[in-house]
Amino acid sequence: MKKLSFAEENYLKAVYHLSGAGESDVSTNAIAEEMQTKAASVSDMLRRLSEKELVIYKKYQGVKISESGKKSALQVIRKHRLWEVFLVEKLKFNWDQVHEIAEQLEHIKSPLLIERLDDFLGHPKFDPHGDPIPDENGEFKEKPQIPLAEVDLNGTGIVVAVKDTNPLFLQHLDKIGIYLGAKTKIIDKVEFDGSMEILVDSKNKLFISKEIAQNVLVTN
Amino acid sequence: MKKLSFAEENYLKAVYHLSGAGESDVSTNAIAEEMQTKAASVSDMLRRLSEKELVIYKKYQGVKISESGKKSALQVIRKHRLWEVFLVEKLKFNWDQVHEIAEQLEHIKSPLLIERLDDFLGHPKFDPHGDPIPDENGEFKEKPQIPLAEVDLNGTGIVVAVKDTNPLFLQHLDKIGIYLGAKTKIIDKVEFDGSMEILVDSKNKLFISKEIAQNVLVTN
DNA sequence: AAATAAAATTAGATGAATCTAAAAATAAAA
DNA sequence: TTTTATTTTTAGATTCATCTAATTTTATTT
Ligand SMILES: [Mn+2]
Ligand SMILES: [Mn+2]
Ligand SMILES: [Mn+2]
Ligand SMILES: [Mn+2]
Repeated sequence: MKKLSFAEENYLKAVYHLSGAGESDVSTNAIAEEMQTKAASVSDMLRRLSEKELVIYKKYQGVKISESGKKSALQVIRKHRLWEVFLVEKLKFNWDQVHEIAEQLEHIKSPLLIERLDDFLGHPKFDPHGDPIPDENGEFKEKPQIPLAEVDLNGTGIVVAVKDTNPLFLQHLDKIGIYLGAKTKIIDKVEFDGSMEILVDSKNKLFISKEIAQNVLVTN
Repeated sequence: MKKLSFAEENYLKAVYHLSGAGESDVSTNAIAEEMQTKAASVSDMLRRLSEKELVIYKKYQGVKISESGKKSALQVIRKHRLWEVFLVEKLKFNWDQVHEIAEQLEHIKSPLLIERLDDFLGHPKFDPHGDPIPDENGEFKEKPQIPLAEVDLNGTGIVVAVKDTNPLFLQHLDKIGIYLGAKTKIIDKVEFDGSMEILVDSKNKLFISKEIAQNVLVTN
């Protein structure tokens, strides 16, 4: 595992995420979109990552992450999520404030640091957004989770994660009282626009839009 | 205060340190030595820093840090030292292990992060090596400190800082039992080679070399 | 299947930050 | 005060990461 630049780490993370944990192929444009950059820059970086065998790349055919690329990506993701836990649990940040800072902290190179940080935090298994934290070997267990939007009428669930980490979305959840661990019950579904009415913690009745319902993930 | 690159921040810190808190002029070679780089690279960077008015630079005449440069340098130093405290106090690192990691962490850009970190640590005034931590405005108080080498025979002092942060030096101090806060008394001085015999905490007798005596700082 | 649209790559530039080698300025020695 | 040595700067390359514009490949429509 050679030492990668910030840019290389960011690209690997993007490829990993867009491919759904490294399964499917990813398009150049999708990466450009995700990374707020231009397709030409992506092509160039993919060529370089390919030379280092961090991705499997055939021109015009999309890209897949390689085994060693996946390993690197997962370590960066591990660091990102551990730092997010630190920021929320120890420094009292709100969950909508931590992503940007973790984007910087995830590139700090020190295996010992991350080991100690993990100890200090008590080996958390999930980050403040409900995303699983890979261990030193890149392994992790996903909680079974489905979007509220797909829960049946009268079905219940506990909020375990959010799909989007956009600060505005997270702030909105705060405002209406949805948080990780909240108990939900679907009390009405509107076919027409995908919105629904839910009961949170058996006491707060809420109307939520389709967008919200698709981005809040629950488990039974 | 514009956002600076890692390299720019590192150069500013070097100029600040080498000039003794921004007083005297600094030579190109001194900077190159300190930063493990070539004089040509330094000249080039000084030109760029000068254009941004972070340093006052006249070709062939050495360089001084400007007021705005000093402000930036002190913020980086503040971050460096706060992170060092975090690593030692919270993550249980030894004082010889933290400098390298802090060299990376000091470049994380988030005023809120550093404010929260400072709160979390209880607003420490000194880092694990006894160096003062500047506040948000770049202000700090230095403890009066003199090298053990300059203490008179039979004189006493409390160890308040170390001049060098080389891991080997710090590990050696650990090994012989010198630490911040240790009470020292000079019980013999050898004119010939500058070495001395000291009594630590009224119970451990130690012989220390001139090099050690010059790099351990005490206060009365 | 040919024409058109979309996606991806290449060509060529640019800005940091670095380097080596050569030239210029300053300092030290004879 | 010349000469020599040292220090510093410039000139010219290189690597990384990015961009715009042009070209090529692949996909979609007539
Ligand atoms: Mn995040
Ligand atoms: Mn997260
Ligand atoms: Mn340090
Ligand atoms: Mn320190």
